Amino acid sequence: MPRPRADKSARRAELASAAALVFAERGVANTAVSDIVKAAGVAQGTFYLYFDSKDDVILAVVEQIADTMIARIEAAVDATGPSAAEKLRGLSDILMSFEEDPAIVDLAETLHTPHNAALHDRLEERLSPSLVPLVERIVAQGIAEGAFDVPDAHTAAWFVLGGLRSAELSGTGVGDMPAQILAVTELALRALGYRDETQSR
Amino acid sequence: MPRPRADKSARRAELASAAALVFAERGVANTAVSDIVKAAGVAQGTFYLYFDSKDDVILAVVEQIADTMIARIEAAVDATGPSAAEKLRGLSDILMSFEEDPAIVDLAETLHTPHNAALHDRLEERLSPSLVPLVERIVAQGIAEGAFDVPDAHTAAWFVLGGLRSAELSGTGVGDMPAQILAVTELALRALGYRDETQSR
Amino acid sequence: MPRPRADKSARRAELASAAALVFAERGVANTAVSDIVKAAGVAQGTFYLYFDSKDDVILAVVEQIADTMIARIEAAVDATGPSAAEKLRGLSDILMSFEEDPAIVDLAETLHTPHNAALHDRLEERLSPSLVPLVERIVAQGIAEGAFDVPDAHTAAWFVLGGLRSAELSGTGVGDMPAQILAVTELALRALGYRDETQSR
Amino acid sequence: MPRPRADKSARRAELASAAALVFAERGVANTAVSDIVKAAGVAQGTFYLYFDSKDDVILAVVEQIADTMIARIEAAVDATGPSAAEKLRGLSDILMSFEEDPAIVDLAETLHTPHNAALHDRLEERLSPSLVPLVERIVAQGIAEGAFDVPDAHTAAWFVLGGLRSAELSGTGVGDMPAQILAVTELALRALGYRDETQSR
DNA sequence: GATGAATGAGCATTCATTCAT
DNA sequence: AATGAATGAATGCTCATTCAT
Repeated sequence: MPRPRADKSARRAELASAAALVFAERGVANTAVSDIVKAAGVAQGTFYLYFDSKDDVILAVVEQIADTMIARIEAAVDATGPSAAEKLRGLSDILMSFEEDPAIVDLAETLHTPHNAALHDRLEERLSPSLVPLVERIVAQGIAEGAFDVPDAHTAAWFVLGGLRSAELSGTGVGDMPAQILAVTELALRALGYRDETQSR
Repeated sequence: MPRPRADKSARRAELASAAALVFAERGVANTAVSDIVKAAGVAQGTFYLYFDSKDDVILAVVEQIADTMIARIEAAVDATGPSAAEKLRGLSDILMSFEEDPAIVDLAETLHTPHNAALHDRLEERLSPSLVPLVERIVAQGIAEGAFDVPDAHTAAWFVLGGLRSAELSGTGVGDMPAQILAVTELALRALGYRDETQSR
Repeated sequence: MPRPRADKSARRAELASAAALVFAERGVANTAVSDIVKAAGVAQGTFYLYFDSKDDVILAVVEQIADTMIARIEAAVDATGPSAAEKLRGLSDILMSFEEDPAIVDLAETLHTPHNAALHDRLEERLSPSLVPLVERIVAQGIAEGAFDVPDAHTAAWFVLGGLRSAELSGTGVGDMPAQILAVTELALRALGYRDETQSR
Repeated sequence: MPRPRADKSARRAELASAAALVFAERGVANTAVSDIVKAAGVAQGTFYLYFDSKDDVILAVVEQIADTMIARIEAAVDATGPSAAEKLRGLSDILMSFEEDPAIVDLAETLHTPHNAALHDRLEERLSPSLVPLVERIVAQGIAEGAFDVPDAHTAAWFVLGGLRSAELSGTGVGDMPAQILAVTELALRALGYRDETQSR
């Protein structure tokens, strides 16, 4: 009853996706490898053909999500045309709304439940090193444009990112998210010493 | 060899402290109840006299730490005399340096290792709801003093807190912490629309 | 449903005995820890209260058997009265007949089946270091009595022991054991240069 | 990448040799079929084209070694010219020194480590039935020559063989092997009632 | 013949929890 | 209150074997 399948990395991705789903439902710690293989419809042994261990699949799931997020943000940051301020606004949009990509939403929704803390934390760890340089680039652009004014772009990037991200948790409900985002982004711009040319005159 | 002890809650606290130590050393997930009782010098069964489950002790540890932190910060915030800006500076000092309380330092040091992510996350969850109102109070005071200027104190509190906390992780090494703190605090003040009366004139 | 039991080492011995029985039946490699605990009537976890691992219980079983054998042989060798030749004859008796101790017989019978090779080998390893000195003592006594004549007692002990033991396997059936033993012992005595005072005259 | 090869039995031998090497390194029990095929450079399925099971290859390895040993000894025993005593001396030489055939030496070296006990034991089992008749032939020749004197050649053969073999393990180090061999062989000759015609007169 | 992906039963070990003493 | 022996379900992982290609 073996069913040979597609190329190795595609299969690995399939399994990781199945794992992501189960992780979202039951939490990482409460998910047994047997749960994952059941969800993926493969035998227990097959799992170990593609992952060295349970930890390995956790990492793979995190990478899968992080890569998607980073790719999207990178595209926004690297766009030519928008000003630094506009890009920052775009960034916070992306950061706080993953509601479009159905592949991630399942996880994102449950990422904040207590029992998924581990996954959430690993995601942050993976994300930050990639995100900070992106924000730094925005800050640098802003400085070049004369719109931002900070002594140290690196520290500023950390601060702004942290602030933006903490807004994830601040909203009381879900409905007032957009307003929240706007407010937070304006705070971030202020921290960066933003001086809107059109308004300040 | 039963060793009759002090009142129930004192014993509970003792056990929680022992647990905190072991958690710091081995990580929460890798710590068995048997490790905790060994460290505490009591029998396995005794543990369940004071805690309903392993999860229960995790919560207790988190509470213990959080309570200590909050108490200290509360004292700083409630002081009369210092201006809002000064209090904010004091807050970031406290937030980033736990090096004085030896009871916490062990944990704090290892809280950022990957395998303690769970504990760290729970601590954040517990801390934020308590911390945000405190920061809000500072912001409110600042507004009253005419030094701060933000439309929504609550959102501002979240943002500032998030930014401050993300600085925990930003520093390259350990030595440049003080400078880091200063820089970040100034960014926070800027986000709050800080206008230093003495300097701005 | 816990049933507290006798002192620790007694319990350990009980479990080892149960293990010995199952090992004899199914072979060491084909015996799962679950088989042992089933035979012993305890829970799986209980096993690990008394043994560190499956290997640990194998060793314990071997030790249990070896200790019994060695004790019996030691008693025979240390007896005062019998001549060296008589002791050697007694030794081969003991070596080849364990049919009296019902605790061992079960194992001894099946120790030579192919799938118990591992256990048999470990037993030999454990036995030889203890047995050789005993035989050496007999040889030394014989030399002192003027009945034996060998250049090196140590080598002679090894040789005689090896020869005696290989007779375990030589017999065609079981019935002719006694004759076999006699014949082999006489060969051993010859190898030791035995000179029977009464007969040689 | 199919690699068409020579006739079936040659391929089988190749695989068995590869297995022998891995067995020597990791021990039989710790060797997976996957280890063998990796070492042989073939696919997992190919293994089952030449062996029915893992046990089958173990047997094949043992046979391969045993056959080599027996062939060599047989040649020595069947030689015409040497006396029985000389042949016995030759036998013990061969038994204790496999250092010339590099194909076997790897295994022989590690055959005595605890985790290769299983293989060692199976080898003995396979060897003894073939070896005993050979030794019996030597003994018979010796009796015919009037040099040996034993009532039962069969039993004597077992005894001598057992004694010789136990010397494998007796030597303290490695350097004194030759002397060891000599001493043991003389003991064997004595057991056989050897009467050197040239010396005894 | 050869391949190697897939299988899934099997296993050693851990550990939170209970409860008779 | 305190003990710690006993529990047994749960889990991550291995590996001999099969079979579609």
